[in-house]
Amino acid sequence: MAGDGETAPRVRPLYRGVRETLVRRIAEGVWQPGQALPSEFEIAADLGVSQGTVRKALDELTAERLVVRRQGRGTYVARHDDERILFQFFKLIPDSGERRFPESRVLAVARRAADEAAAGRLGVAAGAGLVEIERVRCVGGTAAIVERITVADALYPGLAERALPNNLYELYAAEFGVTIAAATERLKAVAAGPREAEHLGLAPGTPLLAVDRTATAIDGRIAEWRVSLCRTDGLHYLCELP
Amino acid sequence: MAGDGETAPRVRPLYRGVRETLVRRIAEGVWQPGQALPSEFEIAADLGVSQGTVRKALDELTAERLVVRRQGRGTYVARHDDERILFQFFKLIPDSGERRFPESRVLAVARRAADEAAAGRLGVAAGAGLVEIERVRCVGGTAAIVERITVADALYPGLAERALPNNLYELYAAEFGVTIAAATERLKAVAAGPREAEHLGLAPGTPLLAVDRTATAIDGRIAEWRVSLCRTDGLHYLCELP
DNA sequence: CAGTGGTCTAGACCACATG
DNA sequence: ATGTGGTCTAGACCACTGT
Repeated sequence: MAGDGETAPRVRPLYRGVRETLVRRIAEGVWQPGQALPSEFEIAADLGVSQGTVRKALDELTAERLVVRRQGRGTYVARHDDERILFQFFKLIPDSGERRFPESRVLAVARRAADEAAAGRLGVAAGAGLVEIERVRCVGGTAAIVERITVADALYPGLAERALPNNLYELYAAEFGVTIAAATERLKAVAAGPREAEHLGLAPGTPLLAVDRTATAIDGRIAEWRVSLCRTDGLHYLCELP
Repeated sequence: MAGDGETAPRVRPLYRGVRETLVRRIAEGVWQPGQALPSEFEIAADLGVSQGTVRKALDELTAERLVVRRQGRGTYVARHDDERILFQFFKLIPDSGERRFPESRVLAVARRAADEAAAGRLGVAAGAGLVEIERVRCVGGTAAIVERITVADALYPGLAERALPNNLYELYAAEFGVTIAAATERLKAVAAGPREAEHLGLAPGTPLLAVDRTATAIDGRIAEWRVSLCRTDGLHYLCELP
């Protein structure tokens, strides 16, 4: 059943619509991170399509790391646990040895109004309220990263007054319903200024890797702007070109 | 803790075998880059599986960019034309403006025996014959990259005596049957030495982005080792985290 | 028009996890 | 035993491309 012929003109495949519906429900929190979605057949019956069409939509969501499927168990909304962050968003790896989740020490949290640069990066109006977080991160016991994180106040009300955990993306998802889905990083090599040099215990002028990231939530909004200055002695940034 | 790596499935899906067969035939040159594969039904009949199974295998090859499918036309072996190289393998982008394919000027071509470092990177025995290419690349008219390319002599017989085009991967594929399928890049920030500084017209000590790439052919062999030193004023390295 | 890939459906069976 | 996702098949129709 599920007549496919005489309905309205279909420019978009059916499974794309199913995918959008599922994404919307996840974004709205109908199914929370870590919870199971209904089975393929239940979703299919609910939406009036066949199970194969639901599977195709779920295959896409799996590829986008939005859900995790386990044979015999079910389909679960992906969580921003440390391991996922480590593999999807943290690309700075020790030259030899395992990836490790970096420790963080917050230097400062401040609220300010968006200037042109920040407004452009975050997709907000100039003058909008921002929160800026500065912190130092350690990999394997040595200070390796100095970073500044900038977010729109409106997305995370009260963030500036909170205690900030190591894994911010988990906080965004759990407390503010903002699920980071993807990011774009732009890298440059720069010379350490006196401030970075002091925090990292390096001579000023030492080459650092500057990573400029904008992160996007599953609803498409820009959810964070982050600039990280990283030492790369004993560490490197890993990028796979598939 | 530490979710252990999942072992290989006990039974290999049929479409995986179809995929391997197709990859093997492409690697052997049964179908040349740019040429069309047989239709899904022909492949299915040939291999004794259903068309849906062939489709699943071809979907994977499409995702890996090994083939290109065009509705109504057919399925084609992907070519290493400039555009594909530009988007898949060249990540250094002008800060504002279009991606452009860089011009190359070869500085030197030399043959030497593999030391420990090169042997480890290329997966050959120490002492094996190598070819080393050094060149300068220009993006938008200004010298931006100094790079050294190292390959095993055995894979590309006579390479050192050839004229070297801008797009080496196309040469590898067309003349030596080596199709680059993927690469891993490791990035560090380093200070320009006197040699790089001169070629790029910069002061020694200027921070440069060091990109250390190993490229893998579709048969899994390591096909190239390349170290590129890049200026990042007006340029940046773009990395999407999906 | 015929041939191609793209979508959608329906049903069967398998592998895995849980009770 | 039951329910889940994973694989495989078979067939139908649609959309696009070329002749």
